[in-house]
Amino acid sequence: MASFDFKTIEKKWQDIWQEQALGHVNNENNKKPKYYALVEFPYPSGDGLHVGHMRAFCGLEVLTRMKRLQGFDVLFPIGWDAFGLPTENFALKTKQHPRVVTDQNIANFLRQIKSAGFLFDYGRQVDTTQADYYKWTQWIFVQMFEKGLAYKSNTTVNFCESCKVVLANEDCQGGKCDRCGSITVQKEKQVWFLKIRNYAEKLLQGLEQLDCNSRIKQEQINWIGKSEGLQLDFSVLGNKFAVYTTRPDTIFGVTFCVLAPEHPLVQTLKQYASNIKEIEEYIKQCKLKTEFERISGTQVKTGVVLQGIKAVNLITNQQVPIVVADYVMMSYGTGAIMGVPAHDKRDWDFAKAYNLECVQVVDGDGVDLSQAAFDDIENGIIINSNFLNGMTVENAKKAVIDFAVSNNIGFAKVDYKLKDWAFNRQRYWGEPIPIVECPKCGHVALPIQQLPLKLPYIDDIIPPEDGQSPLAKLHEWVNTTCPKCGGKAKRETDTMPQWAGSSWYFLRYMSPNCDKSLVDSQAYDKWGQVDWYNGGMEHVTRHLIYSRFYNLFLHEIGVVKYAEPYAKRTAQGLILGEDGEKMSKSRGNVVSPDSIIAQYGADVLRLFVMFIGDYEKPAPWSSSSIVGCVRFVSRVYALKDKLGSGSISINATIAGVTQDIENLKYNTAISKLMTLVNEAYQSGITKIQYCDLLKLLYPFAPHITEELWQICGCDGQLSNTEWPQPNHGESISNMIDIPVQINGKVRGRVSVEIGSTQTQVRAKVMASTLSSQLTSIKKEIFVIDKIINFIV
RNA sequence: GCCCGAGUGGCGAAAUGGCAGACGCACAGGACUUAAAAUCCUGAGGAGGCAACUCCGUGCCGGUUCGAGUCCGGCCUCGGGCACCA
Repeated sequence: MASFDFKTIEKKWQDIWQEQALGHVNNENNKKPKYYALVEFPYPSGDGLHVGHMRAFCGLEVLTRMKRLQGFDVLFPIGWDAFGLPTENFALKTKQHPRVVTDQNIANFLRQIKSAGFLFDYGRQVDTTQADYYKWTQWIFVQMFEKGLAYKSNTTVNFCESCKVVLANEDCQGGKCDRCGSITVQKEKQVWFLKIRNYAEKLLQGLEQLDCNSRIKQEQINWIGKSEGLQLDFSVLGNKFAVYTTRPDTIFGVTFCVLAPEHPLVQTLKQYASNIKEIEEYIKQCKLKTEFERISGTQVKTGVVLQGIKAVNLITNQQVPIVVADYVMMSYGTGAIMGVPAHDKRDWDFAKAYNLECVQVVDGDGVDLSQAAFDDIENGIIINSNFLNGMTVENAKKAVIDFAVSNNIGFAKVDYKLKDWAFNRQRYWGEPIPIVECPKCGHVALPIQQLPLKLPYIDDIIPPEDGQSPLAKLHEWVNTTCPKCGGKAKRETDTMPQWAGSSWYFLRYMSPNCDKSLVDSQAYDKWGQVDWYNGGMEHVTRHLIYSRFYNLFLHEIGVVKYAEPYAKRTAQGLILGEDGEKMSKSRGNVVSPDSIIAQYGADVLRLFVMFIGDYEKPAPWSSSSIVGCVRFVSRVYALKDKLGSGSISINATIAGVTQDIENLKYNTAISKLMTLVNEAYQSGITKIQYCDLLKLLYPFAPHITEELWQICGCDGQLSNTEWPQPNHGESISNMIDIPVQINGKVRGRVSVEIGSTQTQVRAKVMASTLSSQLTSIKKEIFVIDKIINFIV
């Protein structure tokens, strides 16, 4: 299809770049300014890369190709996030060892990435499954353990019965397993947690430093879920229980209290209730429900009143009924709430269903208790509330908190939805947790001399039915000695979640072979923060939060200088299948880069994934539109025989393309180059201009531009030249066409000198044919170099 | 329910409040060719007119402005995130 042999050309330049180690950067050179560009390292699955990966990588590939020509010392690394369930499941299915599968997949990914001509620093590849890498993943865990940030606790956790693993909150959003999609259940288990919650506020504050779009910021803010309110005691039968509320101003509207079915106090209180059987039956029913049913069920509220028992509102001294209802979760707040049906939709639903009283305490415009009782009237005035009457909501909140504090029955509390990170998986293909359990000393971390704790190479990796890790079957490995007392002890047999290795990999790239520490301090001094991190939107509430948490911790213990790991974060849009649906094997709409490269070449693929649409928005693949890029490359190639004199200007293109690449506007950068080429066919192009064109196109289509640079007999190699500056060797036109409007509508245009005054432009207009329409001018609007508008 | 995005030709899409539809696909016409493909050139939002030109047009309804795809208010639709979070 193309007029040249792109296969030979692309192979030739890829070999040259590899031989020259063009993507290689060293830590010693400090003459040039540094630039650290990072793409999310891929999970090397058996399916290979799809064109979506290409788009994800290509954005920063284009940027870094430009940055190198601009004189930056560019770090642009790649690696492999290779532990995890998909590989393990694939290995089980095909009866291979995950190590073998992983190595095959990495080799295949590497082949694909190189065939696209990506200029990564291949000498810095990291692989999270290699012992010299996970040594430091384990080391970080040990540091957290020593600082009390890793703890084992017997709690209710999300569990996927199909994958046989405990899942973090982040891994089962919406009550479904992130890996297999089956509905998760709640199970009692011994689970390791990381206290990421301790960092909730820092994770929130750190977002202010992060340069990213509002969506990326907002999703993290929502996930952290900060709320400010009051934790307040109620009393019942000589006991106290605390509720958490963000609306203390509505305290006089409390008509009942709700305890979660799992609330420990329920076990005590039910003894005193006249309907103990009914309560026990209700709790039993709740346990049968899955988290999924509880959250997304019918939204019909169920519950049971503790008959004969009243709670005392310690602020109002009113007595209110207590109910047990599963619309209150044990896992948030205190597991107990005060019910204010007049000002909370859920309480309203429940009160209506159970005929509970409803008292309005905030007066607002148009409040209709029978219909919109649950509307929050944040700007209303407090009524029916004794000492709060007449206050604004804000003042009443403060007054109630003050009252609670001075009477020692409550305190202002900040709460977060973010939960501690459930950190172990009962599967083989992950980092072993470097902890032994000693009957005398309890949990003991392995000292650094014993790291890495290597993952035993075993053939039987089938997860046992008892919910244990396959490692539990290795008695020789499990039975060990306590590093502290030397007595008999057992190893922890669970492994870490896939997110562990990816939480700090950006640091390892700086000094991938350092065996003294996880990152060499001189290397860190050079590279510091990641300047620009691009990845998927789907990782914003997980990997991004996790890795920021890790970095905050490493900052705290003095390993890294910056609290925040990334200065700037962007997210590419998905490439959808040609049918407009998300690409997936089951839909059969996956496009492989291999076939596109074979048919059109890497340059065309790169151009097309950059041209397909707004980089941050999803775009459907189109097998017909790609020929536009094929033609474009061919036209650039054919132009080499048409060099001579020309009247085009390339200055605007140089400035525009440079700006567009820095602003994620790859599609318009390419369209500007296309426009320039079209003009060159019309008006001719000089060799100097053509060489600038090659430079501007080089980040997108490096192979063919290198070739053309050579064909044209230019000095050296294109990849070693400098990025073009506007105005060099070219006279700039000082004329500009500005539109002439009459009554706000464009009626013509005049050519004027840049910077012409209103008088000068008016004179031009009056000298044109438009003057006949301008007999009675009432008003004139003039914007320099932009427009002149006459109101007649 | 709450929080973000987004709605522009047949399609993918462009437009610091200043020529709407750049660029590309598909389409039509022409050149080249014995012919086709490829390539090159031209055309093209809709309606009307031989034409110069006129009117209408960026999801809907209002508003601000000399001027609105863009800003403001109110809706509708689609996509994404969170979610009995108290």
